[in-house]
Amino acid sequence: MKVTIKDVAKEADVATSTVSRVLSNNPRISETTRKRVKEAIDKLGYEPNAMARSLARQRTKILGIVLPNEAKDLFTNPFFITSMQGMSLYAQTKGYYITYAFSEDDEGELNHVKEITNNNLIDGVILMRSRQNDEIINYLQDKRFPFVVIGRPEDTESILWVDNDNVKAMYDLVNLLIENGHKKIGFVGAIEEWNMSQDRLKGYKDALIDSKLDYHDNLIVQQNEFNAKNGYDAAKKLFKEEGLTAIVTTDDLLALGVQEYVKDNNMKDIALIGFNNSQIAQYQKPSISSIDIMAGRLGHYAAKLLISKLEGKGSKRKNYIVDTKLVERDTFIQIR
Amino acid sequence: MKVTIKDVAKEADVATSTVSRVLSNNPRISETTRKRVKEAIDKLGYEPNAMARSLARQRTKILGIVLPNEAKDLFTNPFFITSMQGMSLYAQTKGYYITYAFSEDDEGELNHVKEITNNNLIDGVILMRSRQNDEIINYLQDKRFPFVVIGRPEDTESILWVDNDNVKAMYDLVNLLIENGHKKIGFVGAIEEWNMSQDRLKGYKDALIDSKLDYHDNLIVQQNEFNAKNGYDAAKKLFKEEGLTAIVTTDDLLALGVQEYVKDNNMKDIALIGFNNSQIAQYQKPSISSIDIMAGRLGHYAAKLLISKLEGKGSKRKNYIVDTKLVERDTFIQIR
DNA sequence: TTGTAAGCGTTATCAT
DNA sequence: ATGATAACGCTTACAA
Repeated sequence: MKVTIKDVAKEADVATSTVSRVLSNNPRISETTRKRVKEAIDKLGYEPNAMARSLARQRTKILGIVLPNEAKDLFTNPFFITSMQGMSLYAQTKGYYITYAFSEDDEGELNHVKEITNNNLIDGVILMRSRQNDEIINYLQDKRFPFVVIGRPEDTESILWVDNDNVKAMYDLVNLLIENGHKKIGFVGAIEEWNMSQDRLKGYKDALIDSKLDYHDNLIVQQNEFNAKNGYDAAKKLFKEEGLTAIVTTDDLLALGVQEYVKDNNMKDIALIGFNNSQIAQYQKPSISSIDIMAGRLGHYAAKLLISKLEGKGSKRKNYIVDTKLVERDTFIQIR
Repeated sequence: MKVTIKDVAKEADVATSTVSRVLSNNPRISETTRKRVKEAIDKLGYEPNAMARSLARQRTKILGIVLPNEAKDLFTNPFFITSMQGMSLYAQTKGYYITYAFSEDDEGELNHVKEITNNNLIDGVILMRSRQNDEIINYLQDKRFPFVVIGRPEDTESILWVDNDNVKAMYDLVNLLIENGHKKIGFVGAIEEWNMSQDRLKGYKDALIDSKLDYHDNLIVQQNEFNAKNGYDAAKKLFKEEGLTAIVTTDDLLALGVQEYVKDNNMKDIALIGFNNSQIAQYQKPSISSIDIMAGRLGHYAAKLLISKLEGKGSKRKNYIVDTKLVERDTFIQIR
């Protein structure tokens, strides 16, 4: 049979409440009994029952993460598993567990969230996506259930979130290219409606303007999806522009397509930078430079934000901005 | 305040035990009261408290999965997240939740397993790896704690496991190449000690022998790690052999390296097949054919096996073999 | 068929 | 500083 707090109490010849107190480091306990109890615990190999504890405390120390069901790249984009690791590592330091669940569709997803938030299984949820007018966000807000979202939500005030500074990421990148001698830089993005897309375009634009370089529509192509073909087609359009020496993209797949076009047309000295630092970029020849969005840190801070709220202590911080990192590879070309 | 079973009982004017019975579909309950209780449940929006239920039942319906901490390719190999999805989808159909945790090192990993198996948080564990003389496996066996492993363990008798038939996967592949006209086929593997490596080599060998084709050491290169450079070096050795028209590898990264060599030397009509169906293989030019190990199904059956054991019903099945699938791409060349 | 009440293993309140 | 004991919200004998 499992050893319970009663067994420990008996062994140490104290009441269960006393054992519970040493377990929670209650200060009002004498050194002698504390020691005696600890010995009993060690001797019996006692481990508190998580369920009983949760029931009594009315908190489970379990976080629920909901993975987006619609993400086509769930399996190929290391973002998800990497940020899951970031969450896990942080959560462990605070004694939290994490459950995850995939859903078949939006409805299943919402139902799952309803379930775990109503059956007291979890203390808070981590959303790995934010979209416009998100049903789940609305639901959680109505219910006043603690949650955090990775990605900037519409309502940035009352919600906990973590995200990259996409404006800055692209601004810095384009500036760096300019410093390296590039004067005409193309931009390839996809799905204009997304916050992320708009921010990255803004960063690009701001950098050009601040350097008093040409900024006009012929330098920009927006596609409807992140894939290689769209990258290829975009490159075809962009290179009609005379003197283009660099192209920035908002995803490695787009960059991949651009590279194919560059190769097909035997172009030289074209700088090319992708986003997300995926394995495909790394293993191309030449290898494609990319912006790492630091998924692990995003996960880390998401967990941190949520747990801080749950424990109701410390700063009332509502969000974290995680810095991106340029990974320079073969396609980071200096012109001069 | 949360609505509890008592509220429902009061609303339906019955005892809590009655509510509990309709919840668990106990047959000894009249249709009329069942209906009344269900109405009360709907009206109040009642959802049973998972913790209280677990405590009473002494089972949590939570599975714990332990990710290998040493896997370098954890983030780039879609295997992990894909099989996690397979588990999740199956587990949900049976009303189970899944927790996961990453560890910093072996010690942290073992400690985590000890923790969750001792604090009654989970009913069973899923191991995403098996290695020789595995501490965690030993621990779980000693403790008689239910678990399943993905990958064939040393002791295949007393342990639940799921795996591919690696002998068959490679045997079928090599046979197919032979049918397509290849007579001299090279093999590139890594980490010979692994069961997987040995099985795939055996499949290769058997196929050659069964077709009465040449099988000798010059056709085989074993490396110490799965990476592109090792693939490249292996190809350099293999192509000293006259008339080689195909190379099979045990990983896409090895295949990638082989392809680089093939390109560097302007070779034509070389069939090349990788393993794991990763994104890098798909996005090469030419795209590399690969064996998909069907990670989702591995996860699915792992969860199924474990849950069957936990519910103590149905077949006493101890393992599942999951079929692999060849994904033909550009590098699947027919000679005649 | 339904109700009563004793657990399940903790924590927390109230005494002492 | 420590001990009794009542929650926490459910399940499950045992009664009726």
